[in-house]
Amino acid sequence: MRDLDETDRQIIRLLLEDARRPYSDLADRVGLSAPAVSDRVDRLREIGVIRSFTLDLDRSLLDGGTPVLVDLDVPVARAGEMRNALAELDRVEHVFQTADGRLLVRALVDGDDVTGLLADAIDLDEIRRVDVDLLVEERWTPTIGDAGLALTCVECGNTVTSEGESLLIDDERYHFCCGSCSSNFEERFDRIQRNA
Amino acid sequence: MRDLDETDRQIIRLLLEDARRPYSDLADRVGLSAPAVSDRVDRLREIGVIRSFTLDLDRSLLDGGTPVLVDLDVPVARAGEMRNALAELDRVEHVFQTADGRLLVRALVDGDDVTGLLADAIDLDEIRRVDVDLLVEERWTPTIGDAGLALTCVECGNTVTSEGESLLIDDERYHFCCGSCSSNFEERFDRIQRNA
DNA sequence: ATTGAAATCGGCCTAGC
DNA sequence: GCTAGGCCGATTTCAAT
Repeated sequence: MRDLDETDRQIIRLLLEDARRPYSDLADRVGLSAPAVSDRVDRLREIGVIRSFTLDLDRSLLDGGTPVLVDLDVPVARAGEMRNALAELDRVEHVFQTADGRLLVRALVDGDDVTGLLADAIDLDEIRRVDVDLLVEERWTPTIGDAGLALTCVECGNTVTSEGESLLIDDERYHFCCGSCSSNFEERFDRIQRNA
Repeated sequence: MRDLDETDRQIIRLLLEDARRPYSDLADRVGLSAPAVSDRVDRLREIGVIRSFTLDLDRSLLDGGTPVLVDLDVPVARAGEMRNALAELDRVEHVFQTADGRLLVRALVDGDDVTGLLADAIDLDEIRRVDVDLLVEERWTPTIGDAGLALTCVECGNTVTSEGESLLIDDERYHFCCGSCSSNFEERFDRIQRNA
């Protein structure tokens, strides 16, 4: 697996500005042909750097509820699962999970019923602390700087280098440092799935 | 200015899922022609509900620094200005500002030099409290539910209804409840600009 | 209906074994 | 010298306006 080069980063920067930009336009700007750009974009999606093409909406113009920031302390061991459950809620737009079991949730609430919102996704008994703040403004300014790829082998934990590969299983992508890690993981996965 | 109808919301939902979806595909799904969809998307951009087409990136695959969440208490009166200054920084992706003068900043830092990062944008003496947490995961799941437009006339503060209009001045869009508010604002703006 | 963009395919070039 | 990967150009099909 190749690392990101400056052309990949340029393509990402241009698409962050306008994700509908034609490939031919990208091609002119980065000095490649349109099919070459298309190949690179496909690859960026394959490895998962580009999760999706989407919209930046101005939520201050929409009347869907009161925007709040909910700050939760939860058990560290349960934080990942709770983060996912919260992210699934329609009224939750962002969830940030910190290393020490804090979840920051950007959500829309009706009236002031934050508890009702949270109860739809998680068990309130597991929450150690809740703070709710009214949001008055939010800014989003995505950049990528000069970042390269930083993948960790899900089988052995090593850093994934140019020899690495990746697998797509059930809509989740898994990265491996080598073919043997990849096949070990796949075998184990198949075994577990047969037993289930 | 017309409010959002269910077709607008459907178009937005589909574009949130995949902003590169062809208009003809959208057209099939919402039961309109492609040009009609194109007109609606233009309108949604005009009024500012769609700020831009962009990418959802998986930052956990990129190595541009350590992702942290910085939690600041600042003087309420200075919060807006400080929020903007922080958002300008290359390494800052999100800034959330709460009603009580708290700023939550998602940033990338080198090593652990958070202070250095903040000092580039704001005066550290104005900060009343700083907490820094390591981020381990973040989810972005934009939705719009069944929201309509919620615009406030910048001239008189009334709610903008179907009679409203809007102006684009210096890349900023201003909404008005009626033609007279719009022209009052424009005249005042011109006067101020001539004097400057 | 015209103009323009996306996808596809065969072939070329280069790097690495 | 052979293979694999990346890119190009032409073509055809489909989309934007």
